[in-house]
Amino acid sequence: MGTVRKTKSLELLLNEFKNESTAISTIELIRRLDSKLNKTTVYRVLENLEDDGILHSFLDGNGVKWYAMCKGCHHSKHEDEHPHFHCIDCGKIECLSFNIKIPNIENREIIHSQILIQGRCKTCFE
Amino acid sequence: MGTVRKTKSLELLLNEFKNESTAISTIELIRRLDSKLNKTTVYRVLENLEDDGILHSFLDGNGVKWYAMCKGCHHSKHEDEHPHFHCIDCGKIECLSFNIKIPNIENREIIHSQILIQGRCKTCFE
DNA sequence: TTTATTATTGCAACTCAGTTGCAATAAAAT
DNA sequence: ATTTTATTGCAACTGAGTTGCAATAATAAA
Repeated sequence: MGTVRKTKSLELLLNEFKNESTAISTIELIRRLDSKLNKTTVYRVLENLEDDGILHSFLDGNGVKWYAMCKGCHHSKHEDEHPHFHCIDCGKIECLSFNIKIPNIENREIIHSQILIQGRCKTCFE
Repeated sequence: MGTVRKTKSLELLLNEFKNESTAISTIELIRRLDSKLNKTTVYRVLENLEDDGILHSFLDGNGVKWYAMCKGCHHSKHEDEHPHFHCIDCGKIECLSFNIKIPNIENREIIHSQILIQGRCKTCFE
Protein backbone atom coordinates (compact mmCIF):
# COMPACT_ATOMS: atom_id res chain seq x y z
CA MET A 1 0.00 0.00 0.00
CA GLY A 2 2.75 2.47 0.88
CA THR A 3 2.89 5.80 2.63
CA VAL A 4 -0.10 8.13 2.42
CA ARG A 5 0.12 10.53 5.37
CA LYS A 6 3.03 12.41 6.82
CA THR A 7 3.27 11.23 10.40
CA LYS A 8 5.65 11.50 13.31
CA SER A 9 6.49 7.78 13.01
CA LEU A 10 7.50 8.22 9.40
CA GLU A 11 9.74 11.13 10.25
CA LEU A 12 11.39 9.34 13.15
CA LEU A 13 12.22 6.31 11.07
CA LEU A 14 13.50 8.24 8.07
CA ASN A 15 15.68 10.18 10.45
CA GLU A 16 17.41 7.00 11.62
CA PHE A 17 18.43 6.27 8.06
CA LYS A 18 19.57 9.79 7.33
CA ASN A 19 22.11 9.52 10.13
CA GLU A 20 23.31 6.11 9.03
CA SER A 21 25.06 5.03 5.87
CA THR A 22 24.83 1.31 6.56
CA ALA A 23 21.84 -0.98 6.96
CA ILE A 24 19.91 -1.18 10.24
CA SER A 25 18.16 -4.26 11.56
CA THR A 26 14.47 -4.14 12.44
CA ILE A 27 15.29 -5.15 16.00
CA GLU A 28 17.78 -2.33 16.34
CA LEU A 29 15.23 0.19 15.06
CA ILE A 30 12.62 -1.07 17.50
CA ARG A 31 15.17 -0.75 20.29
CA ARG A 32 16.23 2.77 19.30
CA LEU A 33 12.68 4.06 19.03
CA ASP A 34 11.32 2.09 21.95
CA SER A 35 10.31 5.13 23.98
CA LYS A 36 8.67 6.80 21.00
CA LEU A 37 7.03 4.12 18.87
CA ASN A 38 5.30 0.84 19.34
CA LYS A 39 7.07 -2.07 17.64
CA THR A 40 3.98 -2.83 15.53
CA THR A 41 4.19 0.69 14.14
CA VAL A 42 7.87 0.25 13.34
CA TYR A 43 7.13 -2.92 11.38
CA ARG A 44 4.27 -1.26 9.51
CA VAL A 45 6.07 1.96 8.62
CA LEU A 46 9.12 0.03 7.39
CA GLU A 47 6.85 -2.05 5.18
CA ASN A 48 5.33 1.10 3.72
CA LEU A 49 8.71 2.66 3.09
CA GLU A 50 9.78 -0.45 1.25
CA ASP A 51 6.62 -0.41 -0.87
CA ASP A 52 7.38 3.19 -1.73
CA GLY A 53 10.89 2.25 -2.86
CA ILE A 54 12.52 4.43 -0.22
CA LEU A 55 14.04 1.53 1.69
CA HIS A 56 14.87 -2.03 0.73
CA SER A 57 15.14 -5.04 3.00
CA PHE A 58 17.04 -8.30 3.11
CA LEU A 59 17.90 -11.05 5.59
CA ASP A 60 21.31 -11.66 7.10
CA GLY A 61 22.83 -15.10 7.64
CA ASN A 62 20.86 -15.56 10.84
CA GLY A 63 17.50 -14.73 9.29
CA VAL A 64 17.42 -11.28 10.90
CA LYS A 65 15.75 -8.60 8.77
CA TRP A 66 17.65 -5.45 7.85
CA TYR A 67 16.63 -2.28 6.05
CA ALA A 68 18.77 0.14 4.10
CA MET A 69 18.36 3.31 2.13
CA CYS A 70 20.62 3.12 -0.88
CA LYS A 71 21.24 4.69 -4.23
CA GLY A 72 19.24 2.00 -5.95
CA CYS A 73 16.12 2.64 -3.87
CA HIS A 74 14.15 4.63 -6.41
CA HIS A 75 11.42 2.40 -7.68
CA SER A 76 8.67 0.50 -5.96
CA LYS A 77 10.28 -2.66 -7.34
CA HIS A 78 13.86 -2.59 -6.20
CA GLU A 79 15.48 -3.54 -9.44
CA ASP A 80 19.21 -3.34 -9.16
CA GLU A 81 20.03 -6.26 -6.96
CA HIS A 82 23.30 -5.69 -5.22
CA PRO A 83 25.24 -7.84 -2.74
CA HIS A 84 25.37 -7.03 0.96
CA PHE A 85 28.53 -7.20 3.00
CA HIS A 86 28.24 -8.32 6.63
CA CYS A 87 31.22 -7.70 8.89
CA ILE A 88 31.45 -10.61 11.32
CA ASP A 89 33.45 -8.48 13.77
CA CYS A 90 31.56 -5.20 14.14
CA GLY A 91 28.27 -6.56 12.81
CA LYS A 92 27.67 -3.77 10.30
CA ILE A 93 26.04 -4.51 6.97
CA GLU A 94 26.67 -2.39 3.92
CA CYS A 95 25.19 -2.35 0.42
CA LEU A 96 27.88 -2.99 -2.14
CA SER A 97 27.69 -0.70 -5.11
CA PHE A 98 28.40 -3.27 -7.79
CA ASN A 99 26.53 -6.24 -9.18
CA ILE A 100 27.66 -9.83 -9.38
CA LYS A 101 26.48 -11.43 -12.57
CA ILE A 102 24.51 -14.63 -12.14
CA PRO A 103 25.07 -16.81 -15.21
CA ASN A 104 22.11 -18.24 -17.08
CA ILE A 105 21.19 -21.70 -15.92
CA GLU A 106 19.94 -24.31 -18.32
CA ASN A 107 16.29 -25.22 -17.88
CA ARG A 108 15.71 -22.60 -15.23
CA GLU A 109 14.19 -19.16 -15.34
CA ILE A 110 16.01 -16.81 -13.00
CA ILE A 111 13.83 -14.13 -11.47
CA HIS A 112 16.15 -12.66 -8.88
CA SER A 113 18.99 -13.42 -6.57
CA GLN A 114 20.34 -12.53 -3.15
CA ILE A 115 24.01 -12.41 -2.31
CA LEU A 116 25.34 -12.03 1.21
CA ILE A 117 29.09 -11.77 1.65
CA GLN A 118 30.54 -12.28 5.12
CA GLY A 119 33.95 -11.11 6.20
CA ARG A 120 35.75 -8.18 7.80
CA CYS A 121 35.27 -4.55 6.90
CA LYS A 122 38.09 -2.05 6.54
CA THR A 123 38.06 -0.98 10.17
CA CYS A 124 38.02 -4.50 11.60
CA PHE A 125 40.41 -5.94 9.08
CA GLU A 126 43.39 -3.60 9.29
CA MET B 1 29.91 -32.13 18.80
CA GLY B 2 28.52 -34.39 16.08
CA THR B 3 27.15 -37.87 15.98
CA VAL B 4 28.42 -40.50 18.42
CA ARG B 5 25.78 -43.21 18.67
CA LYS B 6 23.72 -44.93 16.01
CA THR B 7 20.15 -44.22 16.97
CA LYS B 8 16.71 -44.62 15.47
CA SER B 9 16.39 -40.83 15.13
CA LEU B 10 19.55 -40.66 13.10
CA GLU B 11 18.40 -43.41 10.81
CA LEU B 12 14.97 -41.86 10.32
CA LEU B 13 16.43 -38.50 9.37
CA LEU B 14 19.09 -39.88 7.05
CA ASN B 15 16.37 -41.86 5.37
CA GLU B 16 14.46 -38.72 4.49
CA PHE B 17 17.49 -37.41 2.65
CA LYS B 18 18.18 -40.67 0.88
CA ASN B 19 14.76 -40.49 -0.74
CA GLU B 20 15.11 -36.86 -1.71
CA SER B 21 17.54 -35.21 -4.08
CA THR B 22 16.58 -31.65 -3.14
CA ALA B 23 16.84 -29.75 0.13
CA ILE B 24 14.25 -30.21 2.90
CA SER B 25 13.22 -27.53 5.34
CA THR B 26 13.47 -28.16 9.08
CA ILE B 27 9.76 -27.55 9.43
CA GLU B 28 8.97 -30.09 6.75
CA LEU B 29 11.18 -32.69 8.47
CA ILE B 30 9.48 -32.05 11.82
CA ARG B 31 6.10 -32.45 10.11
CA ARG B 32 7.09 -35.67 8.33
CA LEU B 33 8.50 -37.29 11.46
CA ASP B 34 5.93 -35.88 13.83
CA SER B 35 4.58 -39.26 14.93
CA LYS B 36 8.05 -40.69 15.42
CA LEU B 37 10.30 -37.93 16.75
CA ASN B 38 10.04 -34.94 19.00
CA LYS B 39 10.88 -31.66 17.26
CA THR B 40 13.71 -30.97 19.71
CA THR B 41 15.31 -34.22 18.63
CA VAL B 42 14.95 -33.30 14.98
CA TYR B 43 16.73 -29.99 15.59
CA ARG B 44 19.50 -31.67 17.54
CA VAL B 45 20.13 -34.53 15.16
CA LEU B 46 20.22 -32.15 12.18
CA GLU B 47 22.79 -30.06 14.01
CA ASN B 48 24.94 -33.13 14.63
CA LEU B 49 24.70 -34.22 11.01
CA GLU B 50 25.84 -30.79 9.93
CA ASP B 51 28.78 -30.89 12.35
CA ASP B 52 29.72 -34.24 10.88
CA GLY B 53 29.69 -32.77 7.37
CA ILE B 54 26.92 -35.09 6.23
CA LEU B 55 24.36 -32.34 5.74
CA HIS B 56 24.69 -28.62 5.19
CA SER B 57 22.16 -25.93 5.97
CA PHE B 58 21.17 -22.53 4.65
CA LEU B 59 18.29 -20.07 4.90
CA ASP B 60 15.82 -19.29 2.15
CA GLY B 61 14.51 -15.82 1.33
CA ASN B 62 11.98 -16.01 4.15
CA GLY B 63 14.51 -16.97 6.81
CA VAL B 64 13.35 -20.61 6.84
CA LYS B 65 16.13 -23.13 7.48
CA TRP B 66 16.77 -25.91 4.97
CA TYR B 67 19.10 -28.89 5.01
CA ALA B 68 20.57 -30.80 2.10
CA MET B 69 22.87 -33.70 1.48
CA CYS B 70 25.06 -32.87 -1.45
CA LYS B 71 28.22 -33.88 -3.20
CA GLY B 72 30.16 -31.20 -1.39
CA CYS B 73 29.17 -32.46 2.06
CA HIS B 74 32.36 -34.28 2.94
CA HIS B 75 34.16 -32.20 5.49
CA SER B 76 33.11 -30.84 8.83
CA LYS B 77 33.62 -27.35 7.42
CA HIS B 78 31.50 -27.21 4.33
CA GLU B 79 34.02 -25.64 2.03
CA ASP B 80 32.73 -25.50 -1.46
CA GLU B 81 30.09 -22.85 -1.23
CA HIS B 82 27.55 -23.31 -3.95
CA PRO B 83 24.42 -21.34 -4.82
CA HIS B 84 20.94 -22.62 -4.04
CA PHE B 85 18.05 -22.40 -6.45
CA HIS B 86 14.59 -21.81 -5.01
CA CYS B 87 11.63 -22.40 -7.32
CA ILE B 88 8.94 -19.87 -6.47
CA ASP B 89 6.26 -22.08 -8.00
CA CYS B 90 6.80 -25.56 -6.55
CA GLY B 91 8.87 -24.37 -3.58
CA LYS B 92 11.70 -26.85 -4.10
CA ILE B 93 15.26 -25.84 -3.36
CA GLU B 94 18.21 -27.45 -5.10
CA CYS B 95 21.95 -27.18 -4.66
CA LEU B 96 23.55 -25.90 -7.84
CA SER B 97 26.67 -27.80 -8.78
CA PHE B 98 28.76 -24.82 -9.81
CA ASN B 99 30.33 -21.88 -8.02
CA ILE B 100 29.82 -18.21 -8.66
CA LYS B 101 33.03 -16.31 -8.20
CA ILE B 102 32.87 -13.42 -5.75
CA PRO B 103 35.40 -10.78 -6.85
CA ASN B 104 37.90 -9.43 -4.35
CA ILE B 105 36.69 -6.26 -2.68
CA GLU B 106 39.08 -3.47 -1.80
CA ASN B 107 39.64 -3.02 1.92
CA ARG B 108 37.55 -6.02 2.84
CA GLU B 109 38.45 -9.55 3.80
CA ILE B 110 35.94 -12.01 2.38
CA ILE B 111 35.40 -15.08 4.51
CA HIS B 112 32.41 -16.65 2.84
CA SER B 113 29.29 -15.94 0.86
CA GLN B 114 25.76 -17.15 0.39
CA ILE B 115 23.90 -17.01 -2.89
CA LEU B 116 20.21 -17.72 -3.25
CA ILE B 117 18.72 -17.65 -6.72
CA GLN B 118 14.97 -17.48 -7.07
CA GLY B 119 13.06 -18.42 -10.18
CA ARG B 120 11.29 -21.32 -11.85
CA CYS B 121 12.65 -24.83 -12.16
CA LYS B 122 12.44 -26.94 -15.30
CA THR B 123 9.09 -28.49 -14.40
CA CYS B 124 7.39 -25.23 -13.47
CA PHE B 125 8.93 -23.21 -16.25
CA GLU B 126 8.09 -25.23 -19.35
C1' DT C 1 25.79 -61.53 29.75
C1' DT C 2 25.11 -58.38 33.11
C1' DT C 3 26.08 -53.91 34.89
C1' DA C 4 27.63 -49.25 34.62
C1' DT C 5 28.31 -45.14 31.98
C1' DT C 6 26.75 -41.40 29.46
C1' DA C 7 24.82 -39.88 24.87
C1' DT C 8 20.38 -39.20 23.32
C1' DT C 9 15.54 -38.35 23.71
C1' DG C 10 10.94 -36.40 25.07
C1' DC C 11 8.56 -33.15 27.42
C1' DA C 12 7.14 -28.80 29.13
C1' DA C 13 8.07 -24.40 29.45
C1' DC C 14 10.33 -20.76 27.52
C1' DT C 15 12.34 -17.03 24.06
C1' DC C 16 11.96 -13.89 20.54
C1' DA C 17 10.77 -11.86 15.99
C1' DG C 18 6.96 -10.87 13.87
C1' DT C 19 1.54 -10.64 13.19
C1' DT C 20 -3.46 -9.68 14.04
C1' DG C 21 -7.77 -7.53 15.55
C1' DC C 22 -9.62 -3.70 17.26
C1' DA C 23 -10.56 0.56 19.53
C1' DA C 24 -8.45 5.19 19.95
C1' DT C 25 -6.09 8.88 17.64
C1' DA C 26 -4.74 12.20 14.26
C1' DA C 27 -3.84 13.58 9.26
C1' DA C 28 -6.16 15.51 5.67
C1' DA C 29 -10.26 16.18 2.87
C1' DT C 30 -14.90 18.40 2.89
C1' DA D 1 -15.46 23.07 12.15
C1' DT D 2 -16.74 18.59 10.85
C1' DT D 3 -16.15 14.29 8.64
C1' DT D 4 -13.48 10.68 6.78
C1' DT D 5 -10.24 7.22 7.13
C1' DA D 6 -5.14 6.26 7.53
C1' DT D 7 -2.32 5.43 11.26
C1' DT D 8 -1.19 4.09 15.89
C1' DG D 9 -0.90 1.52 20.38
C1' DC D 10 -2.10 -2.25 22.88
C1' DA D 11 -2.77 -6.90 24.14
C1' DA D 12 -2.90 -11.20 22.73
C1' DC D 13 -1.29 -14.34 19.58
C1' DT D 14 1.81 -17.28 16.18
C1' DG D 15 5.49 -20.16 15.04
C1' DA D 16 10.39 -21.38 14.72
C1' DG D 17 13.68 -22.48 17.57
C1' DT D 18 15.91 -23.20 22.52
C1' DT D 19 16.66 -24.82 27.36
C1' DG D 20 16.70 -27.63 31.56
C1' DC D 21 15.95 -31.83 33.24
C1' DA D 22 14.46 -36.42 34.14
C1' DA D 23 13.85 -40.80 31.57
C1' DT D 24 15.66 -43.86 28.13
C1' DA D 25 18.78 -46.47 25.37
C1' DA D 26 23.46 -47.15 23.00
C1' DT D 27 27.74 -48.62 24.12
C1' DA D 28 31.68 -49.62 27.09
C1' DA D 29 33.33 -52.18 31.02
C1' DA D 30 33.20 -55.94 34.13
